[in-house]
Amino acid sequence: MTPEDIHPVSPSCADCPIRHRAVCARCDERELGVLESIKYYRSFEAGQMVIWSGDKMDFVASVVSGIATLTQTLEDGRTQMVGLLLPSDFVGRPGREFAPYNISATTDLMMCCFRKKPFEDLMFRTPHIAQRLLEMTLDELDSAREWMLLLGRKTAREKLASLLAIVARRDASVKLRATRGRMIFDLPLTREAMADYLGLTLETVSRQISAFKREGIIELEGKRHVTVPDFDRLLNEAGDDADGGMLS
Amino acid sequence: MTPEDIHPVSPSCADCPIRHRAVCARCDERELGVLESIKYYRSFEAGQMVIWSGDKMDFVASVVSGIATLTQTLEDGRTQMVGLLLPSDFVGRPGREFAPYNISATTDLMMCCFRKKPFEDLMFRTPHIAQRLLEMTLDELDSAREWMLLLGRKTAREKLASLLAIVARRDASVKLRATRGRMIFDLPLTREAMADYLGLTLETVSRQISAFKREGIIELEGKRHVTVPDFDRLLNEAGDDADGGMLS
DNA sequence: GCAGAACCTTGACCCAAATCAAAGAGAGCC
DNA sequence: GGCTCTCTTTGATTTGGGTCAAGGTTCTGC
Repeated sequence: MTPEDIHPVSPSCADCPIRHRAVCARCDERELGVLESIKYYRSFEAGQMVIWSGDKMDFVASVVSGIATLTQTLEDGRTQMVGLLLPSDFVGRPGREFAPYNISATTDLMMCCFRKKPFEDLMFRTPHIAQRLLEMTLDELDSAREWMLLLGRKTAREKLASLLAIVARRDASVKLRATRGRMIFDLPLTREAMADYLGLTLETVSRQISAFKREGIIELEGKRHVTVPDFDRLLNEAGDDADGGMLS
Repeated sequence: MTPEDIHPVSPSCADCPIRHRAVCARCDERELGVLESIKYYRSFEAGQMVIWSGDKMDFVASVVSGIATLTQTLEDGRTQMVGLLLPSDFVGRPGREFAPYNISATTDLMMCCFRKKPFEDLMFRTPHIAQRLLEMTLDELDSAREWMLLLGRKTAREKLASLLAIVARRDASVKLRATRGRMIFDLPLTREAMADYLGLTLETVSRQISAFKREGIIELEGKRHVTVPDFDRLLNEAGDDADGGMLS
């Protein structure tokens, strides 16, 4: 995935961390100049830690390529994923000095970072950027709360179906989406990472995937390449009424 | 609880929905005047719905007294609480037209509301208000994610201990807090509401409370009045390392 | 092409919490 | 005082998903 795919609207703002046309389009030359001057790239290998919970975090960033996860752990090692960052997602918290969760790369990862202090200064001077950040944070809050419903009340089967639906919606290549409900994509997570996201064990994840395969709800090629022949049927298994957006 | 308890710093700003001294103190006369001109009070009886998920929500508000909850439901009726609003908590989403969850009063409830459109206008013109809103939203996001850890990975016992700890921290009357780890408070929720918050059934909640009582971790007078003789001992049961802030 | 390491699947068994059921405890009301 | 309604407790039973264990698949590096 290239920067153009991520920021389709405004090539002059290809690395703008505020991933939204309304804002990119509204950034003036001076603002873009500031962003340009404070940005730098960092890449990570699969499995590498981007930052530990509690560490000082002096940047905000957009994911350019690869997958990152946010996780929290209990001291005995039980871990719960609390966020999944796909390309074009934003991470970082203006006004916060320390990272509140572990951020790690689950695949090779490229991030476009911006130094936090000057970014905050720009934000504080630039109302539409602050507004956009508020909106993004509200989106994340909605997702987190929808995930609370999943964690607290859904069965293992429903959890799996929900996760597959989210990944499909985010990842399925556009051309294949057109074909009447058929979706093809690669799972970006190991069984263990899925389990940590869903509040299950990896064995249960594996069993549910096998069940979906057995029932023809999904087709698997290798361990990661998934075909969903009928997306509506998958959605039916997810348990929530109607659409239920859930991104990020 | 009086407005003075809620907004201890700035009596002239007693109804400011941005519950933070730094912001109240920074509101100038004109801003306070705007807030004053767009505010109104609404009261609800215990059990009453404040707003249904999906309905148009044309106000933002502070809880003045009583308890409100945010809940989400699956279409078969399983429900999950995703937020608990105690006095001084803020609810509402600048920039969003529709309520994303059910908001209901679990006790008699008084809210101080502000019409949304003029509130947004004020926010867009007033950088420190937008910043404060962003900060509050980030706090809520952190709480939501901490709750995800609870829902996904904690045992029933740990869940109950965590909930008691949160309510104790928020509600325990200040004088009693001084007494070496001893805390006294009233549970603001029915067993069923606790269950919805914790992703459990009400029977399990009841059993865990009985267990804590039997072991002397809490003392109960009636069904709601709780004494925690040793707060650290309760915290030990909650499973999370060290402090783990978790508010609203 | 082989060895080792990750990662994944499947089976057998178990247990924490759900479900089903019944009875107790208050609170409000006549 | 007794009646009803809601909330809560407790017991008996069931079950979904966890745990433990044993192999199976890929992938990587040599």
